Amino acid sequence: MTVKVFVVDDHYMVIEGIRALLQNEPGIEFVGNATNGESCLAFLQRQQPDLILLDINLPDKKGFDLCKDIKSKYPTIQILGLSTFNQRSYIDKMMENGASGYLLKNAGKDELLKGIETAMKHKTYLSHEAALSLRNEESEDLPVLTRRENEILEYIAQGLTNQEIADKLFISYSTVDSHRKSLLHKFGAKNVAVLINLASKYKFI
Amino acid sequence: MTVKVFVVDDHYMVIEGIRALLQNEPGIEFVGNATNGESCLAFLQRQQPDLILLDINLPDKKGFDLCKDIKSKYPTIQILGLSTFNQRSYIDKMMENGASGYLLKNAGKDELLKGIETAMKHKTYLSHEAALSLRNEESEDLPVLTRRENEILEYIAQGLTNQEIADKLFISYSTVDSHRKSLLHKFGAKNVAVLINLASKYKFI
DNA sequence: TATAAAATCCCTTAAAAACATGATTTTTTA
DNA sequence: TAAAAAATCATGTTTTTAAGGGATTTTATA
Repeated sequence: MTVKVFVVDDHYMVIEGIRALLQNEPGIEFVGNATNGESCLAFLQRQQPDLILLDINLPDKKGFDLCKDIKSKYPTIQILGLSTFNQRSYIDKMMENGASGYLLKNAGKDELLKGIETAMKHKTYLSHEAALSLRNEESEDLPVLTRRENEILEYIAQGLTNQEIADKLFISYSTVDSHRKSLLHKFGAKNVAVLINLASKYKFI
Repeated sequence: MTVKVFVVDDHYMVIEGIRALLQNEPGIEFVGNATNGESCLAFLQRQQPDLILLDINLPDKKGFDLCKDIKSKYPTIQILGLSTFNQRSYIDKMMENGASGYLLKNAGKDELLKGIETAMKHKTYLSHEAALSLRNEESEDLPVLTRRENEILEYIAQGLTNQEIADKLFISYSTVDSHRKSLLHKFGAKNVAVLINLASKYKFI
């Protein structure tokens, strides 16, 4: 049986790269590609592939959300996340939203084929480096944020003050301040500038 | 005469994409690739291509700096910047450091060939979207920072206070504060959180 | 060489963040 | 169901930022 593969990525060169890598592979058929979420969903209405390679950074929609959408409408389609970042929070989010695994764009042909094969067996596949980053020191000492911390981090990045956040969430100033403190502490940041810099760098926001 | 093309990019899929696009193109030979600055320079010691497609985000070195290095050692090699961001400051930096142009990774075969052709004629080539972004409203209203503002923005992102920056630059607190104010104003940011968020998003830092 | 732009400096006030230190209540999970 | 983790709240102090309103000196550049 031939595995029908569809690619969603806004970079034409990456699409071409994957197409080239999958060309002449027995058992795999490249059935098409999309460069944004909208055209991806439009394609799926007409035709369903077996597996989608889905970039996380799409122009019109976050890859995470698209992943969720696809999985809810077409639960049998396997999805492999695709991105340049081997960031724990990225990998986690992708898996939470129903992906079967995660490939980095610097993955080679072997990994790509292995990933497709593994996903089609309904097992989880992670890129070598992505898998490493889950055990890696550098990633390991990246903070793990709670639901509330993530929420408040987002508001801080938007420029809201503690009081404004407190009003918005119907909690006291003190509580927001506590969360802010723990954010600074978890990131090892001495002030909000460093906090936002790191959070942005590591794609928390 | 055949144009020898070398690709430097840390994403294997992009390299494969370019290789696939250039395959069977008369007059163009894909002579190799590197995934980091070091191996790129090592390659150049043995062999010089006519043109290098150079990614801006490299693991060991900033693409900008590598561009400068290559140009100073091998002035006859043409360089085309390669990145996913069509950000004015990126394009500017690349050109300042001696690049002949700039290609986005969502460029198609036509643009790629056009870019190579144009660069080999010692003319400037910009990706369609990159060229647009130089005239685009969205990019146009992105701030243009002065030397000092850039410098101080960097220190703010590192977490230094006005006083610490003042000490470091041997200027007064007031001066730093003025620059900080103009940064906030130029970015339309109400506080440093928004400032750093935007600056990071648009690759100023 | 005018003119504009950039960099420099100063003062004041109010708001917000950062730091310290502690505690209670909910929720999760082993 | 205990223990751990998360979320909640409080009080007080010090430091830093933000906003407002100037002004002078360098440095580019038309």
